[in-house]
Amino acid sequence: MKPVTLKQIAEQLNISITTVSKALKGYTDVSKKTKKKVQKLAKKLNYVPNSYAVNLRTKSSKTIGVIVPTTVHHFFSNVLKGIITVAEKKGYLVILLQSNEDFKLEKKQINLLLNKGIDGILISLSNKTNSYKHLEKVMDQEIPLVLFDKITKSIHCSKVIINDRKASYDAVTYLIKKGYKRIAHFRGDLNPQNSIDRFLGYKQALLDNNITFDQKLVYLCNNNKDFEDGYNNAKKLFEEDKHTVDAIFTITDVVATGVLKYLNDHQIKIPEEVALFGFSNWFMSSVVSPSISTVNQPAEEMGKKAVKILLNEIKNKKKKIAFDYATIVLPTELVIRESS
Amino acid sequence: MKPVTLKQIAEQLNISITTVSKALKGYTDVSKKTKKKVQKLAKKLNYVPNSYAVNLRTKSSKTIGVIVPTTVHHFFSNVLKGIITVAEKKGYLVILLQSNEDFKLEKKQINLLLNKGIDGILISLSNKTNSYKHLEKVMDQEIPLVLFDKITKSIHCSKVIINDRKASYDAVTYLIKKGYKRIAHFRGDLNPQNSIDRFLGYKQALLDNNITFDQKLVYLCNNNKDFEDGYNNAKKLFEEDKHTVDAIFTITDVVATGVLKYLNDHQIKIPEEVALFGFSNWFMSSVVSPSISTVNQPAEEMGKKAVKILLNEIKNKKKKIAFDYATIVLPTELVIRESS
DNA sequence: TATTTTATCGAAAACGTTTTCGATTTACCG
DNA sequence: CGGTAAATCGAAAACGTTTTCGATAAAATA
Repeated sequence: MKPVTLKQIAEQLNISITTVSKALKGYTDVSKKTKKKVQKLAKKLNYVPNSYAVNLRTKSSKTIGVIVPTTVHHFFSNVLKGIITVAEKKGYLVILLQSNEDFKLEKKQINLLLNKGIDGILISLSNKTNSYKHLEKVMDQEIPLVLFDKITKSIHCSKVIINDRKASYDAVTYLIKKGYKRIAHFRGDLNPQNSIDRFLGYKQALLDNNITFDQKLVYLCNNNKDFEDGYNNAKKLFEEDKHTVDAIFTITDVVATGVLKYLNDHQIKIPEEVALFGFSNWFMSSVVSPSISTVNQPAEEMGKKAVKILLNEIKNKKKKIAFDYATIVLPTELVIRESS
Repeated sequence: MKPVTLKQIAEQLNISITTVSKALKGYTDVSKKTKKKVQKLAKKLNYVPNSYAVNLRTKSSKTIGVIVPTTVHHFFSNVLKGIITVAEKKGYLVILLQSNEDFKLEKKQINLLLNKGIDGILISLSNKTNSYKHLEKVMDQEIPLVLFDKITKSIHCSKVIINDRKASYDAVTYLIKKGYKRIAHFRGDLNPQNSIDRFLGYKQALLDNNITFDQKLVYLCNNNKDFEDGYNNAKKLFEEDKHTVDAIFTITDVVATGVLKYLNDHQIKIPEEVALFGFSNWFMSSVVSPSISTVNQPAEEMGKKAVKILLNEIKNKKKKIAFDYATIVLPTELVIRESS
């Protein structure tokens, strides 16, 4: 039982394929009568256009590619949700790939997508990405590209981000105003712009409040296991630093949760002995004891915005309308809870 | 800068398109010399086959569709990870859709995928799915279909599941052996087979141990917000039941975490006053205080297995080899922690 | 009636690939 | 040297659609 084609409809009605095609697509040079006839038969025979043929003819597939470092993460899950929802609503399907924080894999996946003939690409870079040739290739082929969250400034294209530096600055400033003086930072990997920015925001907040920055209070989380990174760094910190620290600001809520686990396990009181501040507003951070202060980062919104921009660029490109690249900065806010 | 085509290579070398195509695909009726020539030029010109044309010609797209109730869930994230990893390794890309536990949307998405011309479909049904015409349609069109986790028995196709009933039975039996006698169950939605099976396992375990089943101890979680369901049901339970219950077995770790929150908030000691048993082995359940006993459910493995079966069916179908539908039951095990 | 306008249709090319099948050439063997 | 076998190539059809452009017929205008 093969799918019905235009040809079969044409033959049954004794008209040309051309007319059938036009009738179904609402061309004006087909009489109302034949239009009706065609539409009726098409419906009866359950005609659906062959996408492969349509793609070939129109040189577009109504499909976009998305690459994220990992799908197993509350933040990216939520971004993804936003992306898929909006894309589907606008008639696009989403091909999903995960780079696993692997730069080589990311490059390969970009090529996969390019070869597949997707209409646009949405990507959040891996932590290990330190060259951008693969993205330039996308731009060279004039495939619309939008970066989100983990971006690079070195590629001229649209981006959707938050102001990590400011958010981080605000969080640390809040801690300082609350009276905390010796604030550690559990930072993210060295490459990603947002990890850098959050670190810089932290540093700036210290400086602006006359607290000398101490590199020894900065711990690195780069094992792709946020929770354990948090736990282990907390352990290291308290063994090395002998409890002089009075607050910890982490790159991520999951890291913060790891810290919390260590503190709870060792009966270190939060926030009396040590305050804790996370980042992302993962729902669990509102639920653990004590609940963790954090920065709300609009994940789903970010996905929605990114895909909207992308689809818009795809549309403009098809219509050959010139357009500028946008950099959207989504608002964040502090969410203060028991841990600070 | 248009992409290079076979035609252009053919013209530059003064040979036919046919020969170029064959040379690149390793046909034996092309001389070594011309093969080399063609491959060299193809590489130089950066030739990549036009997928749209290949799809049309070969009637396959090397793409599979995946529908999950939601992407924002540790279990499905992990299944997805498994699916994408294996699919990519075998040269397939994955189109992802989420039904949002909405039956209507699920039906629409099945049609979307069918019309798009994917080579196969992987689906975990929504909680609201109570008719299977849309799946029959897939089977009628002879598109390989594999159900996983949230399945239905009424469609004759391959499935990848766990033995929910047995896993649940084992968990509850364990609680009973430990001396717990009045065990509540926070069950999942009424439709899904696995929610039913876990409930039945619970019931059976009680009966087999001469504990009379009490419908009043069964609470429903069906608001798509597991954590809150857990919290609220715990609240209801303790207000209605006045602390006669000594253990709670929940459909999900997230629900269990909600219960835990309530118990901790109200200084109800776990497991001294009430034991707690979850399901799924979410990493957080090992990390909260007290850590929660649970059933380990191999999510990533399930994704991998499901896609392997699907790709195999796709291959067999193409080669017109007959095959049987498989129902794979993945092993689970109890993970005993502090909460019981 | 002659001419122009409008409405309606279809032939054909194009998208880029794959594959069948026949043609031609070369090598081989007796 | 005649004949068969093997090696090498390409013409052409096919996949199913979209769209341009010209053709025809009907209606409108003068």
